[in-house]
Amino acid sequence: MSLSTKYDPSSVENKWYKQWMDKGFFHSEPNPDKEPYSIVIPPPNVTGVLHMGHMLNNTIQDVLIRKARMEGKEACWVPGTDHASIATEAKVVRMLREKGIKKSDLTRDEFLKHAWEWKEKYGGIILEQLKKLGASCDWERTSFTMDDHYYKAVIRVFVDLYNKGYLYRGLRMVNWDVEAQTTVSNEEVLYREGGEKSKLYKVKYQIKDSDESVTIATQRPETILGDTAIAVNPNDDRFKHLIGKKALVPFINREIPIIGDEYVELDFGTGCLKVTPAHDPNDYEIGLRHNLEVIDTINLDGTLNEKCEVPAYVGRDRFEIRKQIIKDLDAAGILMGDEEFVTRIGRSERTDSVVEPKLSLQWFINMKEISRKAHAAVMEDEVVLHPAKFKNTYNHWMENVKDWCVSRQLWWGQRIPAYYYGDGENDFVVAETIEEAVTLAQEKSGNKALTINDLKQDEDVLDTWASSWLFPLEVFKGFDDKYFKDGKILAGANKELDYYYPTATLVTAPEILFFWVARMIIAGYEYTGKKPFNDVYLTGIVRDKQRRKMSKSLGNSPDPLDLIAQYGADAVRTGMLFSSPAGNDLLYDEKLIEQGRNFGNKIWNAFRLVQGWEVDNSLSGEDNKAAIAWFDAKFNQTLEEVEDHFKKFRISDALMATYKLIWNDFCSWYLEMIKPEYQKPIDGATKEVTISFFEKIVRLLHPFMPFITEELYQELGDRKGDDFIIVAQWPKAQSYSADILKEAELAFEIIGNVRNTRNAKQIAPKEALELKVKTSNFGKYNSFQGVISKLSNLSSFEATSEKVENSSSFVLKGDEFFIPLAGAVDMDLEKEEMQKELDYTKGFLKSVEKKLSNERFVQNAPEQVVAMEKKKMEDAQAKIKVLEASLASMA
RNA sequence: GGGCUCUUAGCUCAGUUGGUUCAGAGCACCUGCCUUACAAGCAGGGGGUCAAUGGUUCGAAUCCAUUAGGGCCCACCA
Repeated sequence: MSLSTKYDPSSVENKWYKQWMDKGFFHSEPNPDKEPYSIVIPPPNVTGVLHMGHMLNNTIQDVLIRKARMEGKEACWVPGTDHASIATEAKVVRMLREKGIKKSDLTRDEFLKHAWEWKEKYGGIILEQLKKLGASCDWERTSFTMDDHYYKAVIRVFVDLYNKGYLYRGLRMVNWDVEAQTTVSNEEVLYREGGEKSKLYKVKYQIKDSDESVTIATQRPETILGDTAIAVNPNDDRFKHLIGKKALVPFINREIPIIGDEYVELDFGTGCLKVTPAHDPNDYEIGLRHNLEVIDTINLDGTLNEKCEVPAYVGRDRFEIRKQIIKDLDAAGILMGDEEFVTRIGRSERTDSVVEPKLSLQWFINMKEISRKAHAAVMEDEVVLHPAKFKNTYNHWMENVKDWCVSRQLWWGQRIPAYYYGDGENDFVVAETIEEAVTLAQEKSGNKALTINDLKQDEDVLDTWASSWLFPLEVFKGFDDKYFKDGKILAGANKELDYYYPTATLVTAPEILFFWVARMIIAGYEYTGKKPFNDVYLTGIVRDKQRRKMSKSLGNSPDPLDLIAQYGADAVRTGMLFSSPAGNDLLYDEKLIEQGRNFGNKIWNAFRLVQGWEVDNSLSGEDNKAAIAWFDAKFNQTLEEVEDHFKKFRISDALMATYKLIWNDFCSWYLEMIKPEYQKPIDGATKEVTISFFEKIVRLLHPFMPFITEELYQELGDRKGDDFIIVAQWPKAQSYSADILKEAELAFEIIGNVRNTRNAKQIAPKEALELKVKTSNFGKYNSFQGVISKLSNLSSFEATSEKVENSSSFVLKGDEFFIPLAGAVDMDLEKEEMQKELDYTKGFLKSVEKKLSNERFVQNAPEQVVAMEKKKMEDAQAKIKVLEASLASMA
């Protein structure tokens, strides 16, 4: 058969993926005879689509899981999706709006119906896309963070944490997204790069019963009507006499105290700060310290309410009022000017609207105590972060861990299982079901007549991370009734969890180290006493060549599926991995994908060569012994390197080592060594061993390029039953001869020198050359003599006792080589080059001698190092001798 | 502002406890080749004061200090 010179992935990839699925190779069950190796996927947003970050992340996971599978481990990669409450809800709201439906017109149940429909329609598209990449997930285990069992687990944990005292309801300053009508976590608040232009307005406040006034500076004059104090620094000589007096709020003349607080900086603004505890986190803190009144003048939709006491302002948006109040202050003669300044303004990640600091009752998890073990686990390398530099970051975060606000004013998500039976601050109970809640409420209130109808469930849902932090536990149904008791998951009860947990490696982005990774570790220890994974591999961010983050809005992100269609999944996978050391950003360049494609093509053509060879069993194959012995050693040496790279999670390096083994060593050297002349046959033994080498290298490559390697594996042998590369055995490292590698190195150097001479003298490759060597031991070239002759196209390679006239020469390891040249040799040029080398070697010798004559070096340096220096000296001396003799004879 | 971290070839990066293999790899670049596996290729080649300065040492890309310039995390100024 004749095969195309170009490898065509499109016809191959779907075929093998389907067969792997049909054969059930991705599926895993606990198997006590095998060592488990499990990975849980960082669940992507259920309605998301694949982007370049996913490609990198999932390629790495697939590489790890495929290698483990080949190593005979029970490999289990659990896929899943995250309900991603705020992101998904935002999408659903947008979709409804486009249909002309407002969320506010819907009931909670109606909205959720739309949301579930949306999820059914678009959910899991991303998982289908991962299949194109070749991801060998156990699809039968696909989990969704709002599956029934998962939902229950999240609720169960909420109740459990409440009962353990880790969970509390508290008044806190939260970030309020006026448009989405929800709180957003600090992490979801973004600040524009370089800040935003704003104005600082100076406003005069009258001091009560006095002619004096103070001028404050504010960028939010619309909050003036919520002021409950003026603060000055107690050390500020300008103002400290005012402390204890009262000031009057402009327009409404409400009396507010003047207080002293170190928070106020002497040299910013006017040195006087208006304090509005309801609308600024710092002011709130000051308010707590000084027992200030809290006057909340802004509604949830961003309009002012009647508490501002100015009827004309009520019901109008805060930004509109800002403009209005500036005019009014100016008109009243108390606007003392303004100045431009650049400040950071928090904006909601989802809606880009300016976030409003707002006091509100929220649910919090007290993190200090519960996170203690998780903190220690990473510090003591119980859980190992790769690269290790993230340990510091982790430590810093854990030392300053803040309580976690877990409530969100959304509908899409697990609804908080708190039930209110009255208006009092403590008139609520927390329970997994409303029936239990009734019982609890009857007890707590002492009112036995309470029924379900008297209970009102909390309207809020839980933060997405409050469900995904249970992922490694709940994908194995850890919180099921059967296994969960007294706030712990029982050991020895859940076969799956006992087998697969702790999982092996987590592969994720550093940006969610705290949101997700740290919290999974916390939950792991809290509920099983064990870590959720042994290693955490943190990938970089995929950026474009200008180092810009890839994003939809910039339009600099290619569609991964287009790339796969164009280049094949294998090419995209290797392209992503060529340049992505752990923790370093990946600068995406389509050239890298091309390099991956070219690599596939290279292997494909190597296969075309080998499969085309006719066998002639009358041939001895004796000439190929050296080549075979050498490649065998080279393979084992490289395998050792690759294993070491994997152990250190240097995936790029593991790929590069494999790449070089295949391209340089196998194709450029080995195949060229054994390749018969055109249309000539090869001996059976050589072909057989070559095919076995080929099999070994495709096995080594399989985790990186699963499709082409399966195709070649199938072509290379007569495969029956379940004989697929995906479950073939990973090559085992064997001992190898370092000597033969050294011998080959020398042979390669000789070949390189001959080829170099050829290039320099413009001698065609077809033209055979003679090579003579002046040596005391020609025997050392014996084993590679044939290889040297073949690869440098020599008509003869033999020893000589004399210097050869009319030749080009070079010196290696004290032996002088001559290539007699037919035409006139430019002796001056030859001499010049030789002189150059002589001068260099003399300089080198001098530095080595200097080192060796330094007594302190000889005394202090390890013996080994000194011996090496001596050897260097001897080699250089020998070389100089040869060169000098040669030059002398030329003169 | 606090903490962490980085700066090595044109680009992206290796370089473990200072000493064989220390100045490397891939890509890019230059030269010559359509040589019947592969031009998505073959053969060869050039290229770096290891950010700067000072120190420790027999010896520094590697350890220390200072400086300059990046990056990340945290906290943030009304």
